[in-house]
Amino acid sequence: MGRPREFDVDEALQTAMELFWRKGYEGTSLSDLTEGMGITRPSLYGFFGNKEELFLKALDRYDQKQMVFFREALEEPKARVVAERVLKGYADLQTAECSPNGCLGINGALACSEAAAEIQKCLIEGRRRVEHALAERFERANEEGDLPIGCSPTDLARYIMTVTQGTAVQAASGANRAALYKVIDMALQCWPK
Amino acid sequence: MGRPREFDVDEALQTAMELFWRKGYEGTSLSDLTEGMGITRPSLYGFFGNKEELFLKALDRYDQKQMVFFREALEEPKARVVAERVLKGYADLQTAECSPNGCLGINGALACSEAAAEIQKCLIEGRRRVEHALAERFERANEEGDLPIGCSPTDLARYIMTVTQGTAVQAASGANRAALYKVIDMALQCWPK
DNA sequence: GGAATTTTATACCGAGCAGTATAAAAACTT
DNA sequence: AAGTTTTTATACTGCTCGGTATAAAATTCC
Repeated sequence: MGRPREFDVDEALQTAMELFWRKGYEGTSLSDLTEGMGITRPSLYGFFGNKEELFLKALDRYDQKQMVFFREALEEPKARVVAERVLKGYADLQTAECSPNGCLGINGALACSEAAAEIQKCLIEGRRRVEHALAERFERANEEGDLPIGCSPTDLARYIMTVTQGTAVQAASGANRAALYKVIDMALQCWPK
Repeated sequence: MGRPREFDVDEALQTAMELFWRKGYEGTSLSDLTEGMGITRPSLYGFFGNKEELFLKALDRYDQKQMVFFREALEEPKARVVAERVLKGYADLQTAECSPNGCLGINGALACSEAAAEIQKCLIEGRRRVEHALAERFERANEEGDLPIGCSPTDLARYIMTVTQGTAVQAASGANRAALYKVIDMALQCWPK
């Protein structure tokens, strides 16, 4: 009962996610959000808490909707294919035409004021978690004899993540997908086929 | 003549640079700046123009003082050593204990509001210039037969820059120098010694 | 058709933002 | 010592920030 909602919560959250993705947490104002989402300020606070909670919800959506490729990549039987699919999946995400350039997890808050320190911490933790998941996958590969000899799984995971974070900066600077693919091909050359 | 200045311009600019480096352009307020620099608001405007001009002056200082390693690296006779010195020089810069983590050229404004669009553009242009300089160095190397066969100088330059930008994100997230060095060693494995 | 409930719309809050006007303080010039 | 010049200090501007109080609008229940 009560007055029916005049907007789609999922759609509004999608818009919020895209705004934060493009302008970062601090670069996106409440006016940007309410205007973009097509809702009023009290509605935003009623449904999403406050700006910080809205960002975390947007980040959660990003993880669930945009990071599917990552979880799929981890299931590849060969570690090299895992690495390639992770790198190319990130590059696709960072250069998709229908969404902002780069990564929300980096664009969101790389350097910021003290006011956004908590958000910054969450994003750093998120990147750490992804790197850890990749490292664990490479641990398994190592036990399976699926890694080049003398190759540390954790170092390899950090290397792969570093390259994706590099392509995120490149994408945020306007690099296109083809350029990133060339980078990825070079990055994978160290890995004997 | 006139009342003598009570602060050192160079020192104040250094502080401003470090603040922008740590908190980004938009994350650094004028109050942060005046407090950190130890000068009043009118002095800041009198000597440095406005916030935007101050940032550009800080960026210029960064280029002149912190990027020396890059210009020196370009003068190495062997391209592989150029690449290694560029990568390690950036890693050193990004993890120096006496200065903020990461790169001013990335932390400054990766994603931001429209108000900082001009600064963002300058930083993107700055990164493009660095990449171009490296590409030109590799062009020369290519003519000298100093590159692996079938290796595009521009692609190689983009690859190196992508890795340094990745380490910049890693450093901003708290990664230490040793970890970045391992990444760099892996990144250079694609390059036959 | 009220009454209760939920979501709107409008207007507002204090605080902090970048930037500035005004004048006092401290030097040099003559 | 008086006038000139430069740099300070204080206080202020208009504006935007994130967040909220209040009440009108639109539905369902009884």
